[in-house]
Amino acid sequence: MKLIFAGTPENAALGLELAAKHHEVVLVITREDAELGRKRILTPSAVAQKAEQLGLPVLKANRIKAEQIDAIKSAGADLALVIAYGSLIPQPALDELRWWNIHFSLLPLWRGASPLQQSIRTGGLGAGVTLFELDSGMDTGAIVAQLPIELGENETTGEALTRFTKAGIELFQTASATDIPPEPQKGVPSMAPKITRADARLDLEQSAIEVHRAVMAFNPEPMAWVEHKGNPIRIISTKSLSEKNSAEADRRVGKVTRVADRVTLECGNGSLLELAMVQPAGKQPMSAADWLRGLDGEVQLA
RNA sequence: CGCGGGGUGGAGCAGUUCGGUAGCUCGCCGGGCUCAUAACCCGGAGGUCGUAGGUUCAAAUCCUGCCCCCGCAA
Repeated sequence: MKLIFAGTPENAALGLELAAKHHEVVLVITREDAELGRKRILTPSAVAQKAEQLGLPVLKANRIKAEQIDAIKSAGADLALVIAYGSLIPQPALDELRWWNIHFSLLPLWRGASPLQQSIRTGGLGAGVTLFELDSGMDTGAIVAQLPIELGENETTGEALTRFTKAGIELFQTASATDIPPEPQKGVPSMAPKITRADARLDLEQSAIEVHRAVMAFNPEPMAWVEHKGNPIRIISTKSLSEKNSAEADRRVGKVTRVADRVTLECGNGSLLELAMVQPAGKQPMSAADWLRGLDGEVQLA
């Protein structure tokens, strides 16, 4: 069918690529180029780049207004598919044709910008993809299809997002070939607000498993971090351990210890978390063992 | 010119303030000890100190230009 595709980040670009294999994409909508990095280089979104690579027409807009609606109208699409576009589609645009959205949780759980991150943080609650019909609300539309997905024990948001996107497109393929009427969302909704850098600061008082989930959830964006001697240090990956610091008198949250070739971080209640990869401010990512090697004395994170 | 950190054997770092023989913790190679080991002992290889120039008797260190990496912010 003739498809309008709207999306912005990396995984949406993957979605576009997959969708374009089966459908004629008549228009790609994505956010405007944004300044990126220290040098503030104006960079097209991942979706814009993919669209260009595929030779598809691109409409860059941060909001859908009258002008964009004209373009949408003249594209003559049968359906619009949205994956992480970055802003709500207003009612006048919704009136023009059917809009489907791929959302990375089992709605109505985790409505909002960070559904997958929330699923990971909660140990898998609401993990899955939902294909639903957009309405004017925030992820409130009627459900076309839904698929629960298991999360890997050490799976990061970035990794899962790729998997979930593929699953979402498959769901879309199946659903678009059949004609099942959408059903209103049922159950108690919950919100998944956008994650800030402040949110990504780890609370080491939490148990190791909770900290571990946060590390995975915040990877790759905005990346979990703590402080070491007043400077931020990113915690890129960890492994959850079942062991505890048995010496209760010796317990101190945030203490980093090297045991053989394992680097452990003490979290709440003496629970231990193995540090795998870290990245001190100003440095390249490195293994926790390497990081520790260059330091002397006791290492304390906060 | 948004703020800041950094580039030193394969890895992570110290040394730069106050120029004077290249250091630490590991890794690697060889040998030893051990039932064994992530332990210990002995020996060894490996570095144009990002790069170009300048100052100096002498530069990782001081001065200037350039390249590269990264954190914050956006």
